[in-house]
Amino acid sequence: MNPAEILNTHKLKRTSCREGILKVVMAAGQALAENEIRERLAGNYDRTTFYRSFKTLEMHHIIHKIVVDHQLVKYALHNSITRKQDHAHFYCKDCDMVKCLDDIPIQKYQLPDGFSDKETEVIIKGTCPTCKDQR
Amino acid sequence: MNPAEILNTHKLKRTSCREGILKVVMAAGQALAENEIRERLAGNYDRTTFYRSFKTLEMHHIIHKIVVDHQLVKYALHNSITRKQDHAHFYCKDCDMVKCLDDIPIQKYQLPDGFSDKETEVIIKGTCPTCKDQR
DNA sequence: GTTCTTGCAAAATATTTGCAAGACG
DNA sequence: CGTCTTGCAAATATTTTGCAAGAAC
Repeated sequence: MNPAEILNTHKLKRTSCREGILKVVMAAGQALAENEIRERLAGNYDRTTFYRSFKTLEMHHIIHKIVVDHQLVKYALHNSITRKQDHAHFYCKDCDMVKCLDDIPIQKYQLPDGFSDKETEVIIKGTCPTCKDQR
Repeated sequence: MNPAEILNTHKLKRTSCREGILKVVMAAGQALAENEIRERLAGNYDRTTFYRSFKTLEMHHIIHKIVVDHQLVKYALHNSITRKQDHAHFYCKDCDMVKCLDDIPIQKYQLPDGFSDKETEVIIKGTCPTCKDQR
């Protein structure tokens, strides 16, 4: 599915900003922050527009938000698009890269009585291969 | 160990702000945000001072920072103080409560070649018993 | 007394909101 | 053409920094 098809499927208007975000996110081999997406995009969109687009795409489960820290939020394609299972994320402390570990499924945690769960976020923090080699 | 002893052990000065933060965090049955800690503290400290204290306590592995979302960061005692294992955290979407699930250990994830891990954060999002009952 | 910590003012950052103009279907 | 989206300006909120005064040891 390409960006346009995805938007159509979800009955969202095909705007160049949304298509651009999806194209960039799909091409990247990693999760991207708002500024990283903006840099890679030809069009010069307002940040407000980006944030609203992210919210819309997130609500429709097209992209997924990964919160690493207060000032480090990244976005990647949602499982419903990649057709992968729920997975863990890797965060490199050296280069701030965030990557979906598509092949690492998340264990089903057994909650205490009374708690009901919806989603589980797993972020493994460490050093990525690229940064490790540079030591 | 009480707050004063903890600070002494780490060769940190015993200031009333640090002791106060530790007392509040130790008494709470859940993780607390900066504003929640400030509300529960008698002394009227500057927010700057709080943030600097958090950073210091975190660097010394006395407290642990749990980032739920861009504008929702909470703090709880670190494992080195509670003497518990690494554990998952629960976040209630209804009341914004964050709780350490001390008895739920974190699975050891097998990373792809080249990745080295240091810490793993697990946040399970759902509804807590209290909020569930109120439906 | 030296060093580390605090408070105040001000800045940096990310994100959100209101509203009129503009684009999509 | 009606509805949803964008851009601009301005507001929120959290967190950070510089620096002089104050507290800890």
